[in-house]
Amino acid sequence: MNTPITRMSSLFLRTLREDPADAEVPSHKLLVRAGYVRRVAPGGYSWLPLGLRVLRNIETVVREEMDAIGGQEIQFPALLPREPYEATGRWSEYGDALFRLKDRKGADYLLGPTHEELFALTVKGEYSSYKDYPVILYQVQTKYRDEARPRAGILRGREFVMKDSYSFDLDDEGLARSYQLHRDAYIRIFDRLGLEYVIVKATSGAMGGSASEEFLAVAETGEDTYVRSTESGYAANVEAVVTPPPAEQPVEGRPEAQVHYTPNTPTIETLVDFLNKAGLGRTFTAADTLKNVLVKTRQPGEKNWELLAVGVPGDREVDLKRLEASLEPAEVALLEETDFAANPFLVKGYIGPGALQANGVRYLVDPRIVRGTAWVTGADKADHHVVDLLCGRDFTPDGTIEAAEVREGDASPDGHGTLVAARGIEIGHIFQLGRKYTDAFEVDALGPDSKPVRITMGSYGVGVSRLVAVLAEQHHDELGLVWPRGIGPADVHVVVAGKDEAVAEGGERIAAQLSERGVRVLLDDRKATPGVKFADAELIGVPTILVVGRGLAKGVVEVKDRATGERSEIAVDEVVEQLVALSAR
RNA sequence: CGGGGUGUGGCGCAGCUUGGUAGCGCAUUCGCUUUGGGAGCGAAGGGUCGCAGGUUCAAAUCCUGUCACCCCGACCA
Repeated sequence: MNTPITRMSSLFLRTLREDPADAEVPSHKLLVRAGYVRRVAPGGYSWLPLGLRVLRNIETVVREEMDAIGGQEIQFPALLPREPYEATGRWSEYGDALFRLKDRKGADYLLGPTHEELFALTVKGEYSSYKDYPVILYQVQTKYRDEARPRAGILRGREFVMKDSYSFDLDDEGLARSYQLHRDAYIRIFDRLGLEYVIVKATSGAMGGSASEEFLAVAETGEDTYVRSTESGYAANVEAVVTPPPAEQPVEGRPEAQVHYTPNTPTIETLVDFLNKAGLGRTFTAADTLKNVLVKTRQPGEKNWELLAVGVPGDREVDLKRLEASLEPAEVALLEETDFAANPFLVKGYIGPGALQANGVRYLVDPRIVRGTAWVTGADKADHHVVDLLCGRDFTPDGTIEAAEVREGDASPDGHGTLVAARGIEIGHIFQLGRKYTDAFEVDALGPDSKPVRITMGSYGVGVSRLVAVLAEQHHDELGLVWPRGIGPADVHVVVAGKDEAVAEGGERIAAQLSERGVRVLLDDRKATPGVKFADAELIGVPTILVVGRGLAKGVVEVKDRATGERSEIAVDEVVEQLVALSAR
C-alpha cells in the first residue's frame, strides 16, 4: 500500500519555459516543456520519468481490459525474419513503410509494423484441435514504421507502442463475438481514460479483411476526417463512406448525344459558363458535367504502371485518400507530362469515355453515374465537348469507384439525415480479418468430425504511446497539462510554499501520510520560489495540487483542483482523508 | 517524392543585407538579499556558428556543393 514519494529535488526533470521550436500541436509542446519526453531522432522520442509513468498507467488500463475479455499476453520480438511476411505478400505490399534490414550474412529482416503473421504461425504451432478455440492473444509492444513524414511529436512516430491483439475462431459467428468483445473492451478502455471519441466505419487498408471500425479521438489537430449523420448514429471515416447511388433512368427516347464546339473551356467552370450562353435552351451546372481524371496504378511487386480513368461529377474533386483507399493495396500516382505524350489519345481537358474505352483504358466512375444519366463531358478533341452522353447507351463504365470527395451536406449513406465533418486521431482499429493469414499459413483445427476447419482471425490495435499525446491533446489549458485522475504521473502534487522549516516538515509529513494510504505523491521539496513551483505544478498537470504554506500555522492547507481551478482551504488533520477519497479509483 | 522554411553554448533567438576579435533571454554554478505566482543585485562556466570546398589580409556573414532537421501535401496505431 505504501507508494514511494517522488521528490522534485531529485527527480530527473527539467521543465522549459518556452515552447520547443519544432513543435506545432499542443500535446507536443506541453509534453516536451513539462519534461515528459525528449526527441532523439525524427519520429523517435525518449520517455523521461514522468512520461514513462503516464505511458505505464495507460498500459495498465489496456492490460486490465484485455485480460477481462480473456486475452492472454505474450510478446514477440520486434526484429523479425522476412519469410512469414513474404508468405502473406506483405513484405512487398507494406511498401516503403516497412523497416527492412539485413544481418551480417545478408539475410533479410524487418522491424515489425504489426504481427498478424507471427500470431497466426504461433497458434498454428501450438493448437490443433477445435477444443482449443476460441483464443485471444495480445501483446503490448514497440512497433516500427518507416513513416514518410513523422510529425506532431509522439502522435506520429516511426517507433511507437501499440497493443495489438488477435482472435482465433472456428467460424464467422465466433469471429463476430470476438470482434464484439474487443469493441466493448475498447469502449471501456477509452472511457476509463476519459477520452472523447467516436467509433466510425473504416477501410481495412494494408491489413486486408472485411468488417472494420476505427476509434477516433476527437481533436482538431487530428489527421483523419470523419463524417457523421445529423439524424442517425451513422459515422464513418471519409475514406469508408459509400455513396448511395441514385435511381436508374430509362435509356429509350432520350436526346441523342451531340458534340459541340466549345472553344477555351479547359475547366469545368469555363465549360458551364460557355454552355449556358450557347442558347441550348437549358441551364447546366457543374454537377451535370462528367470529369475524367487520369491516374496510373501499380500493383505491389509489379514494375509497370497501368492507366486508370476515374469519372466523377464535375462539381466534385477527386479525393486522393479515398481513391487510394479504394484501390488498396495498389499504388496510385498522378499522370506526368511524359504519360500524356505517350498516350496521344488523351487530350488534356477534353478527355471523354469514348477515347478511354476505344483504347482499352480501365474506366471506373462515381456511383452517382448510373444507367440513364446524361452528362456533359469531353469529346476527345481540343475545344470540343459532348452533351447528353448517356450512361448505359453511349458509354459503359468498367465499374464504380469511391473516389469523389465527401462533402458536408451530402446525404447520409444510411438514408437518414445529412453529413457533417470533423477531425479525429485514430486511437484504435478493429478488424475482422477472416482467413487471409490463416490461409497463407494453413492454420487449421481438427473438427469433431475429424475434418480440418480453417481458423478465422480478427486483429485489433490500440495506439498506446499515441494515447499519451491524445490525452494531452484533449486535456490541457493555457497553463499546461491536465491529466485525468489515475492516469497522470501522480495523484497529488504537494507544493511546499515557503522557506521556513515548519512548512517543509508539514509538507513531508502530509506526503508521508498520503503515501502510506497508497496515494501517489509528487512532492515539490525544491528550494525554489513559490511562483516557480506553482507554475511547474500547473504545467505538469497532476490532477490535485496541495499547497502547504502560510496557512499551516493556522492549521490549514490549500487543495486546488487542476482541472477546474477550484481552491479550498482544508484543515491539516482532515486533508489526508479527503485526498485519499479523491484519489481512490 | 513535390512545395515552403531553418541550421549560431543545454533550450529559445539576434547577428548575415553592408565581411573586421560571437551576442541576448532562459537554464546552470557561486555570493548576498528575497520567499504565495516563473524574484533582485553581483560574479562565473559553457559555442568546431550543420559539414566540405572556394573568394578574401580577414568569413557566422559572400560563392559553390553537401548533409540534417522542421512545416504543408500523398502513408498509418
